[in-house]
Amino acid sequence: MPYNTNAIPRPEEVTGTSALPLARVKKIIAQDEDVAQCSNAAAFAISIATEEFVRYLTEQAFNVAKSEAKPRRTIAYKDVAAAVAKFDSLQFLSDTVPRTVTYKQVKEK
Amino acid sequence: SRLPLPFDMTREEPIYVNAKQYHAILRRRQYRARLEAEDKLIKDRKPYLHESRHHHALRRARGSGGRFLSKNQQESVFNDESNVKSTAKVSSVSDLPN
Amino acid sequence: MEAAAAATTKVVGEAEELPKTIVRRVVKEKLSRCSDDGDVSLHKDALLAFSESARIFIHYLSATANDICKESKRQTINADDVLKALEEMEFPEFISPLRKSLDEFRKQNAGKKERAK
DNA sequence: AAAGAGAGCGGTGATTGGCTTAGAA
DNA sequence: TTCTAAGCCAATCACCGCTCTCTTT
Repeated sequence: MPYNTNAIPRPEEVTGTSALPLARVKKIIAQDEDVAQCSNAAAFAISIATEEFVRYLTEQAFNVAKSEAKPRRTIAYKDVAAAVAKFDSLQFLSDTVPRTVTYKQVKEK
Repeated sequence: SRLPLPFDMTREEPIYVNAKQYHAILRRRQYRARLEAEDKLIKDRKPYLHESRHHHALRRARGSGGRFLSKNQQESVFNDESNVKSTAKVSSVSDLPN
Repeated sequence: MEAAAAATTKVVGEAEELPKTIVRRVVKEKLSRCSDDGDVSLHKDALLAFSESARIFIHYLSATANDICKESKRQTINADDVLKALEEMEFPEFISPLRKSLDEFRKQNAGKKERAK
């Protein structure tokens, strides 16, 4: 092994395991009373899809920060909010990550 | 913009499911997901779904690490423990009504 | 004054969230792949937004998959329900990589079952 | 006649909790 | 560092998918 291909920025590995804790994901799924049962494969699929979704949202937030007048190297809340506002497929987050946040909301967390 | 989605079957006419209806369903689902996020749809969750399975889990033989034990493993433990303590651990007849 | 009150255990259920360390790891990993030099940092509030968004996404995806499942008159959500849900939710680009992960997941599970014979 | 509803059945994997310790905080 | 909670194990049984009967069109 002449070169270290195992550098920290891991490429895209298909390990068959989820970065997110499967038990927690299953718990969140089970919060929905309408869900009777969920197969392990389905729970794993949701876990992987969520992982993928976080990467997608990250990339869009990064693009916002980068394409700013003065490109920033720190991702801020407003970048995520802007990304959410930009795409129709992210509309389901419009209440979760609103562009305008009241002072009170910021304070009480 | 696509997809046949058999939902409102009250129509007897040719079911050309349009994007409007399609997205209405999506909006409905988003709304529900959002409600859950706000913990408004989440009532008191049962700790378990089926009484019988809960009972089954409590009755099952476990190893010292709390893991479930298979039938063959149970017998091994029985033989091993039999001269140390008579009815110590891995018994299946010990408790619980119902 | 302790046994009588055991009738109703009303723990309202603490808003179940994902571990921040894990979400941060996934986000920062992606960021380092986006940026060509140096590392991009992540504001605390942004991390919170990512974490909450992930939680909502799980609810959204599982609720949609559950509807698809129920339409087929079944009680148990399966992997196909999830794949179809992603299609309907307009995230078709997740489907192909997810199929690969599922194959690996099933492969490992099949191996586990035989080892436990 | 075909199409649909529904009961019956064999095969099967989701459900399930106590303990350890990985790893989140 | 402290200490929470994820993962591990496999027997039962509710569920899936299928066939077969019976009703509706």
